[in-house]
Amino acid sequence: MITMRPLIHPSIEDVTVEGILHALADPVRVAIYAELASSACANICSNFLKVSDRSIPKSTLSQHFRALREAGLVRSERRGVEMHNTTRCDEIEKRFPGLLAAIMNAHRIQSADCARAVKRQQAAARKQAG
Amino acid sequence: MITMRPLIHPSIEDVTVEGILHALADPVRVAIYAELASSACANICSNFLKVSDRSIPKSTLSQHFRALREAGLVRSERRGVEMHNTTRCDEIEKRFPGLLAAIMNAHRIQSADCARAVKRQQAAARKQAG
DNA sequence: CCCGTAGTTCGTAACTTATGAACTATGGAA
DNA sequence: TTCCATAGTTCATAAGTTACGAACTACGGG
Repeated sequence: MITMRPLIHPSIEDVTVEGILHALADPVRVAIYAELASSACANICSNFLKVSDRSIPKSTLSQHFRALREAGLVRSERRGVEMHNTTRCDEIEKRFPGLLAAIMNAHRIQSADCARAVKRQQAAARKQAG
Repeated sequence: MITMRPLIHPSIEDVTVEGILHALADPVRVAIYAELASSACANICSNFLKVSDRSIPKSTLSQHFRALREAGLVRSERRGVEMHNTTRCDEIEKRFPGLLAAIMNAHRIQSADCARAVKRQQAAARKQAG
């Protein structure tokens, strides 16, 4: 019987910029991180089996959470059968002031741009059709 | 005879946060980017055959420049036999305000921390030896 | 004690990255 | 011109990373 290895949470001094950037360079992971950061409450993994209309296999999801955890971005805690995840944004803000805010802000800008582009496309399609 | 493909520079609207984070998640690439950003003048690739005391094979270096270019972070221009590289930080600053500044700042903080750690280690080693 | 739910691990297939060898491109000297 | 040197690129492949299904662990509740 193979026992499960304990969850790894780097101490804040061991958190690296490269690690953070790499973790947040993945669209699924930023989406998860953004959701965790925006909802004040802790959030369980299985809430993310669907992310931006795409369904994620749970083994993949588990790896994504591991990546976020080991980059130092989230803290995961077992509570019964579930895992409660919270961001470590306060700690990271102390170590790298403004970093996460700038990244999340850039993401909001990009999503807004993208939404606009989709609307434009839809309008063009309607015009062509009608 | 296989002709060389032209250099690809995405237009600023096509630059993505993921792309930027991915490009800057690599230690060699941030080091290059930081150097390009700090020196006001354009800089040729072969200046970076050594990066933070590590020597980089030139094929690898070429790929790193391609990654920076295609992420929209730098603009490369052939001048005779050399390639002149400049950052596109003004454009990116307009699209994603504060993003690059925060990332580069975080990097400076991390490097400073690292330098301190090395000094501490050296001091400890001297103490043990003497 | 067994079952169901929530996550993890493992094996493997698919993708990415690093690098040496061979190439292109350009400028200058003979 | 032709040849050479220098600066980068491309290509093949080896090494590393990521995705995901199947089988597992862990916990809580009948």
